[in-house]
Amino acid sequence: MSRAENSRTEKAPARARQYWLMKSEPDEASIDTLAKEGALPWTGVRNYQARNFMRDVMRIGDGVLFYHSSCPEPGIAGLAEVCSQPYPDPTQFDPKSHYYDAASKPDEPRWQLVDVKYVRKSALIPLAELRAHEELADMVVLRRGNRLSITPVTPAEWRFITTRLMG
DNA sequence: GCCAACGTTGGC
DNA sequence: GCCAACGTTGGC
Repeated sequence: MSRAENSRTEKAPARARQYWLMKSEPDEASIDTLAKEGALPWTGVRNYQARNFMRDVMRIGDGVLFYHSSCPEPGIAGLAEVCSQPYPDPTQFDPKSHYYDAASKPDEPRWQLVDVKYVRKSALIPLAELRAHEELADMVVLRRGNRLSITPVTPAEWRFITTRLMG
């Protein structure tokens, strides 16, 4: 098949890869947990904006900065990748789960998640270092008062972090 | 443990 | 729809 033919018959290209920063408390799931498991369902998100990112915007193959939060050394600990379509978070229906949501009905689940797979661990990039780089001044996660556990990352921010701040 | 900042809830 | 009260996040 010629190059031109091939380009005509290819299905419409998926949208360009997008990038995210996802916070996890290492006590619950660290980059080492992810490395060991290979992939994890991103359970426990109970914020509508973060849910909407997973449910409506994320695509398989999107890049993820894996961030350790609420711990002695907050910062980016490695890279991961979105590896599933969105589906209902099972913990919302489990009365024993910390994330149980009695108001969510199985036929109309309120919380959706994606699976995230391990790519690689990096030397920790501390929050203070992220703040020190002019190139990252507009990162959503660094905005004053930000509490969102999932935030978009621009291609330029991704490139800077993965090529300049990671080995 | 403190506390700023923010999201959610619920009375009105 | 307003908004005060409350709960949570998350760095320090």
